[in-house]
Amino acid sequence: MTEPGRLFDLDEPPPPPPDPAGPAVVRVLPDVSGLEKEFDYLPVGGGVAPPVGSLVRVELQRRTVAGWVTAVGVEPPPGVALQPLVKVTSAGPSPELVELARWAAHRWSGRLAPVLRAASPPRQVALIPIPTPTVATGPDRGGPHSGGRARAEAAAPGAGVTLVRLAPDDDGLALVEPLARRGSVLVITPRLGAAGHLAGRLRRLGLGARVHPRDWPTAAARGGVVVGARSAIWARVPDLAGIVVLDEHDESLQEERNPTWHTRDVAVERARRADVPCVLASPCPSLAALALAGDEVHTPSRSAERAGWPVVELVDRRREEPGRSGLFSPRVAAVVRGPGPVLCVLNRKGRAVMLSCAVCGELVRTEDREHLMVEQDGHLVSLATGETRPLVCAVCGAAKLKRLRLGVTRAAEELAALAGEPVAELTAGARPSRLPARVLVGTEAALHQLGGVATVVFLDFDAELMAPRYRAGEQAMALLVHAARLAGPRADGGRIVVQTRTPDHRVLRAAVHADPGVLAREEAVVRRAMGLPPYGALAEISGAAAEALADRLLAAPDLTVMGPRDGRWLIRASSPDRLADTLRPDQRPPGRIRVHVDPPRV
DNA sequence: CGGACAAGCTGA
DNA sequence: CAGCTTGTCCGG
Repeated sequence: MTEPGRLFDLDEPPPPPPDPAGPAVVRVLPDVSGLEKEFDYLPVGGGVAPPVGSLVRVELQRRTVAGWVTAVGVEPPPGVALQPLVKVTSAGPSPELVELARWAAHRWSGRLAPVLRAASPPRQVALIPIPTPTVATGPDRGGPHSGGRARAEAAAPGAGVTLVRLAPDDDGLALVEPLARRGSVLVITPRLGAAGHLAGRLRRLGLGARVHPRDWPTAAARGGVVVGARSAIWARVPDLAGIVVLDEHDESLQEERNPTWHTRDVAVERARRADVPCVLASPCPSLAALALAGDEVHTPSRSAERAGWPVVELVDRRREEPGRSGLFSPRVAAVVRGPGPVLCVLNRKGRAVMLSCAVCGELVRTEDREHLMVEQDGHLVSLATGETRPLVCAVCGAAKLKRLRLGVTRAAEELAALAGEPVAELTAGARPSRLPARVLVGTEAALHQLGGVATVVFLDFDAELMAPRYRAGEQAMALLVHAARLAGPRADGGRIVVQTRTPDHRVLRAAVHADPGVLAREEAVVRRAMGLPPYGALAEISGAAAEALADRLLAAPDLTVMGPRDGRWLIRASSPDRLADTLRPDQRPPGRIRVHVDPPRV
């Protein structure tokens, strides 16, 4: 920045010659929701234009609003009298990040402003000069490398996407070290709490870690290892050397508000543009990551991976004597009386009442065994596929079916009776610092709240496996990974017990063998056959004019239009790019249309 | 988004 | 036809 009134000495470049056309025109995107248009202004006081990405305030219709500089030196439309910027508020995303944000807004068919907001500092930051590539002093690494620990995989990967499967007890720290020696590294974890812990461990390794967004100014000025939750993928750093996304399977890496950008995809694109490596890591790699990595995954040795998992034990509830319908199998009753602490998880996500055969105990499912069926007007019907059949078991032909119903509070009472001791009920939001009892019951949220549990029991895992969402399998696997971390490795007594009527399900086979690859291989076949992500792209459209758009897209040969269901249509395209192009705002029919690309539940 | 302005509706 | 609602357009 050139301070006004400052003298130039001979070593510095001469001041730019006065531009006969006047000062550079600055293009600004106002931070006003519902306004996706950029406007041109003159620099403050006719001086030097602020760099692209800067946060500014401008006058728009006699009001002062915030905005971002999106371009400098543009040709303003003819015949408009330009006003000067009111002021330059703060440094913002770098020019490259503004371009990346533009890409993301298009990819997820949303507005640019919310993405730029994620890429902007939490508070005002003095303007940073754009670093000159060759003279940069390099990132501050916070001291010499401690070097004591010999790690197996110390070599840093080359540019491109590398997918690494880790055992559940591996924190992935070893993936960061080699990249950190080359320059700035972004490390993404699903939750900010985990990011804080990770930053602490990195500091102990002698790597100066910064936490995003708290340390935004230091990271932008000096770089280093920047750790944070999903928005950290927008952290501004000089000299980017690589990106590591830990737990890339985790759903919280996707922004829930529109545009619903996903850290995984943004990371891959950012790394590609910077020509640096992008490492995706997870104990249960997503099919999306697998596709991004060209179907190649680095796995730990079979023995190391197995050792990182707890024992996963299945309790086949079909084998129990007919008529028994309690929540707890004899085996679970024994587990609860055994060594603790024990956490029993009751999944209440799938609200549909499940049916099972009263004779053979089999769950009532569709022909392909992928979806649950419910009773409707004296027939069985699948809400997912519409498939119907009479009220008979597809496995043994028996016509006697029974409802599987779960009492929530009753579970705690029954459990207390079984265990012969008080049982603590965990509700969402409660964050006990110590285990309130040896035996605990809770919903899935309890998994996130606790530590120090040796055994995790899933009382009703079938609701999870059979949930009518195309990613139900991956989500169920993620739940098991979470439980695996809570319970710890088998050598330390970690154990997961799963009550199920579908012990042959690919998710359960994968978990029992501590081999998530089993799930990925089989899931990929199903997903590919259906043209679902990552082998296709999905968007949900709704709103007053959604029908007009759906009708128009019906004619496109390479698109599938499904619905409407509750006033919403699903659009399936061959790729995210193709989808984004068809949903471009300037090609939509007039009227309100809400677009959700990659909707989290379908 | 929020303001400006035009066209449309209502009641006397 | 004043006074109000509703809709559409525009912003540098």
